[in-house]
Amino acid sequence: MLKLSRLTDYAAVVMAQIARHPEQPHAAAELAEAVQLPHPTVSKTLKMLVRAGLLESRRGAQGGYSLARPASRITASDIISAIEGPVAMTECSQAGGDCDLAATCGVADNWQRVSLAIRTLLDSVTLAHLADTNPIKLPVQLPIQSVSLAAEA
Amino acid sequence: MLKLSRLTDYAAVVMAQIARHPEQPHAAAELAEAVQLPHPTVSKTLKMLVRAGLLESRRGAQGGYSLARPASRITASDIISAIEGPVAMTECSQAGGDCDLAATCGVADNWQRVSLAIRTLLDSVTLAHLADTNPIKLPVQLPIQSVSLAAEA
DNA sequence: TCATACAGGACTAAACTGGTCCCCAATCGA
DNA sequence: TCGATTGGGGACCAGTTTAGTCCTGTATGA
Repeated sequence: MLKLSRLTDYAAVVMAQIARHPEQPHAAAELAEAVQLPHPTVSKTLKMLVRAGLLESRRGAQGGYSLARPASRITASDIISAIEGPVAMTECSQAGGDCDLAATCGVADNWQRVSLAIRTLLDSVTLAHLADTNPIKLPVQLPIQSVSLAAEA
Repeated sequence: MLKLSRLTDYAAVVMAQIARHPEQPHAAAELAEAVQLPHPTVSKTLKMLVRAGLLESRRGAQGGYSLARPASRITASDIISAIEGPVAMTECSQAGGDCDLAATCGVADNWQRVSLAIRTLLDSVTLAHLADTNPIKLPVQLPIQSVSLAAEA
């Protein structure tokens, strides 16, 4: 499936919700209500996003969460790695991967290139894109035109 | 992490191994030995690949597994979906996805586009590429140059 | 000073994954 | 025709991960 975890999915939805009303801070309870998910779970997700530096929090009355920087400068990659750790398809495509089968494997190198291409793609999708309720329409071309599988420069 | 399951990883390694010697059939035991993985696990993986139509098997003495079609016509997508099911980042980016939060979600549509872009990318990587022990070198450009996030034609 | 709201972490239940094992069916060669 | 070889199918188990809950503490602001 190559699937995102459910938490990551929630994170994206919640972030998008905040991005659509970036002025005031949003309480966890309010967000949970808005996206129709259980409060404690949303809360947990929000904490992770804060720790990753994507959100800022303010305690106390009138507190809540707000974006740490403009939605156009938060990428899909950022959100995914905030919840799941670095984007990597295989153990060995992570920095410091420790696959002891590297010798017999023979595909590691090429998987890493594929991984890199996907990461590049996810880097080019911003929260602003995701939050846009008018889905990106046909003639629009995001800057993903040239993801090559060539070795990293 | 956006990680592949370990089984999928094995599948790729095993497929690559077969692709490098496509003439004769390969017994499960032999492949397990070659890639240094437990026999029953490799066997399980091979069965899945047969069921997905990527490998053909012959029983009996001198039997074994061989590619169902040339390595250049088997894609990374094929291998991944053989083991994990269709490539999709979220529940709702699958055909027939049944996310009851679609109404409040607001990002589904855009995730689907991202999913599609990744699928396109994985479609363009073939087993022949993966199996090549000389990693794809710099000036080589696979046909991934224009993955756009635009709606599907 | 009190209600609000986040912080941190312990804990649990359920699901998934990886891996093993066993018995059956097909094929080939002696 | 028999037996060795090799894949097919499925049951089963254990370890890990994931999702979700709950509780206690702490900062903020009216």
